[in-house]
Amino acid sequence: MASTLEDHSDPGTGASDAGAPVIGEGQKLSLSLWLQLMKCTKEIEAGVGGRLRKVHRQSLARFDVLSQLHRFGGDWAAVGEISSRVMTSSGNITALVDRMVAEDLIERRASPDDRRSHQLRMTGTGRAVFDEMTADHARWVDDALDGIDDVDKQCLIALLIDVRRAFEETKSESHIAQAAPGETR
Amino acid sequence: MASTLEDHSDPGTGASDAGAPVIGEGQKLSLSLWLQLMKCTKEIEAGVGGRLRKVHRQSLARFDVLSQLHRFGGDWAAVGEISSRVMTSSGNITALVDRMVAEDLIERRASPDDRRSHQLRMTGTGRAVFDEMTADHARWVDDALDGIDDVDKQCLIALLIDVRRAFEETKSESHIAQAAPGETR
DNA sequence: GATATTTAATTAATATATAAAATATTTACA
DNA sequence: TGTAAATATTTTATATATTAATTAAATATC
Repeated sequence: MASTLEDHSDPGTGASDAGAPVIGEGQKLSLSLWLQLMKCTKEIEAGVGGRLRKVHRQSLARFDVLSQLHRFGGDWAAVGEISSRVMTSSGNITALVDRMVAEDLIERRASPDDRRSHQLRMTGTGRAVFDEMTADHARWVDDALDGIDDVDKQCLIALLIDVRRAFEETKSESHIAQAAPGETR
Repeated sequence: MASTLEDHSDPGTGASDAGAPVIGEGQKLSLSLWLQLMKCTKEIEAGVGGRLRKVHRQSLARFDVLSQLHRFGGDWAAVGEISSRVMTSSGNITALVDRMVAEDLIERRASPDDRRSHQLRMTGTGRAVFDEMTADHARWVDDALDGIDDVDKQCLIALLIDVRRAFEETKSESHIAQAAPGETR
């Protein structure tokens, strides 16, 4: 999926826009940036994700889970540890894990320490599939960004990290303020 | 959902990584950029999308459809016209439209010109909901990007447009070459 | 030590995404 | 004209996402 929303600063035909929503000048720049961020990510995601599905019969979500498990070497990792890192809801991870277990990509066991907790680990098959996916994924992403030179890439990385930090600060502020800005209308 | 994948350049613990997948130096920068792009988009998307769901009981996908219909003023627009712009598969748009019609946000009719084609239009209710969502959406996005100054925003926009253009060129090249690079292993 | 709260994960209900196949209609062309 | 190809959408099957409710176990508190 690649969502586009729309650049509301342009009322389109100009006709029948008497009651068009009013957007402040200062918000337009932010909206344009958000629009480009979405389009860029979704387009590449569709390309890389589509290839991953076609060539390896796996989704980006599964690759993500395997990537996180990879960081634990051969050790068991708690389900919550993984689900928080891939930032998918805990309610979602269960079915995803079920399917991956059914395909023998990962295995699940009850935690020996905490009986509420379950743990995950890659199987040999999962490791093999992951290695193949990793190589293709890296090549495809590099291909996708082929025309961009290294300085621009580094510039983008730095700016995107700034954006994330700014967003995190906004979130924690609105959390302190209790009434999140926007709901107060 | 905010996917993270993983920065494969860091083998984690360093233990049991004998058979770790090999990734070229040149690919690391691209992967890092892709990682930041994903994280940034998904985190903001989760924030803004979550609020949209909570406050307006609507998804970003629905807002996207309404945004595209908005561009047509009060006129009817072909389903294909909308589905291509929101870049969701045609198979997906049907159910989405069904639900939106059921909630009286949009209406659907057979095209008078082409009997294969159906057309969509916002209802009065849809327009009202859209206007409310638009105002909140613009404010939330602007809040999310609050700490970034305008020059950086403009820089980011320009770079992201470059990335998309580069990606489009890659796609058309590999299309000409028929055998997409990566499948040949 | 009994009870309340928190935490971890699953289950349930539903929305949204994909790909592939089916249907209907229009267009192209021999 | 008749038939093949292309187009627009829907249908079907399945995967992945969200939230809310449930279950079970650990932790905190009195």
